[in-house]
Amino acid sequence: MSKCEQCIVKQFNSLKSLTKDELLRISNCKTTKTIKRGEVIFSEGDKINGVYCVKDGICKLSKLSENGKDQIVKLNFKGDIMGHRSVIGEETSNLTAIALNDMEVCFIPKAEILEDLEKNTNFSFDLLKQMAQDLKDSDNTIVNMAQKSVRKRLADTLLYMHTNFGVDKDHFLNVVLSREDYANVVGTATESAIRILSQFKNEGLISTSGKQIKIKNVEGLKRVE
Amino acid sequence: MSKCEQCIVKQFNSLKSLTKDELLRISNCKTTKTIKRGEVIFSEGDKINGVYCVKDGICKLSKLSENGKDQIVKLNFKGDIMGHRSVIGEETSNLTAIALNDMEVCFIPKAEILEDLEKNTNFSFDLLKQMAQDLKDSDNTIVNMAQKSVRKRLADTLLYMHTNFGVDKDHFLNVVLSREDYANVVGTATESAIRILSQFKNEGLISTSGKQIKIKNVEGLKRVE
DNA sequence: TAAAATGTATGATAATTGTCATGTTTTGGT
DNA sequence: ACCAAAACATGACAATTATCATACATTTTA
Repeated sequence: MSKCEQCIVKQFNSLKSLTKDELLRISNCKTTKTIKRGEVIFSEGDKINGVYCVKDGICKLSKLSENGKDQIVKLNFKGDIMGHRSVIGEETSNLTAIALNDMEVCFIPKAEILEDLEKNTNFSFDLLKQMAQDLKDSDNTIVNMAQKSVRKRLADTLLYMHTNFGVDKDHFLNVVLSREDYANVVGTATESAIRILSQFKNEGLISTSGKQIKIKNVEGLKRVE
Repeated sequence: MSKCEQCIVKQFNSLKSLTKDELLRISNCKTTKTIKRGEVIFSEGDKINGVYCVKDGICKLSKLSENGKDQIVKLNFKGDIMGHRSVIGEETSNLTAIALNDMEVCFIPKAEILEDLEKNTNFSFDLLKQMAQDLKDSDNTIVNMAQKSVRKRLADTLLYMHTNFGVDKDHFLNVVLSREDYANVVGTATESAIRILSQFKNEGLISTSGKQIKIKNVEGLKRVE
């Protein structure tokens, strides 16, 4: 079993503020899970008994809307913590987490996290910082959803994938989303997402090969309104 | 100057977890401000040197979108805390706060809040809880923005105003928003908001008198799709 | 109190987005 | 390798929403 003390992933999140002893304790009670593409990590309404730390891979966090569609609220990847909100608020999960590619995540039981939150001020303050940032991101997402066109939001999403997850040797986006996932990120009908991707293709902004997408003109995508 | 120890407003927020001594200290350094309708409490980009606790009145928190429109992200009222995110994250404000009616707010300097966050675990944990709840609310807002029609969002907003702020003796909504504000909450053009309100009027769901709005059929509004 | 500015209202029209239908391509499991 | 299921693609059309123009009402200010 790998050791938290040496895990580079923790650099990216609040766990970096834990002391060596605390990390050692957590290391001994955590479980590392391998999760296959498409697998559900937890579902909306689940009681979550701990916190997940994403070590590798990417997952989508979604919420079922009244109209029966899933809205993808966030993509989580290396270093992201999940489930802390449920642990802190003693509530069931508000979101569903599903792996977009093969993942490795560590699960830390609730009691351990709560103990550290109580005893280590740096840790809880770091988490406060993280959540303040998350709230800022959420506000910005709300503004984008409310004020920008579907076309613009889709262009932004492609650029987001590009800058955050990069491209493979053939310049295709590393992370492959289905057209339906793109629609669910943007908040539109699947057909609309497909149609707009076709437009982007015709306009030379992107090219595709199956589900794979290659961004050919970053500046052009940025200019989309 | 009123005393925090006896302030009922703190019941509604994280400040309830402060000890008597801590409240006394804060009481001695806080400033109480009276704010007139329309007045700006702080603006996007401002450096915020403390936390605001809303004692009375209501304000809108908005963010300027690239298209030049303000998106109202949240309405804050009695018991709500503002500015904590900027204090925690040491960043300038992401939002603008403007009073919708006459308000009374208390301003607590940054240093005091940070000191309490460091020394009082209950306080920081309560704030974590509050922010977890805020994140949940934000997620739900994102889903609503992405998946619901403007008509539905406007109906929801009216119901929100009704349940949260109540009505006056003539059954008009206590809080009076301009049509533009309604549009900016919902994320639509002012004309669209006006048009839909006219529809609601024709359908007997609401009635109006000037800017004032009276909800005549709660169930009907709930049924709006 | 008159004039100006702002807010509300509505029509006409265009642009965007959603829905339904249908066909093709890709994928996954035996 | 084959078949069924899922995902992708596109046309036709409907519904929703935005934009522009204009008029009326109300509030503010000189």
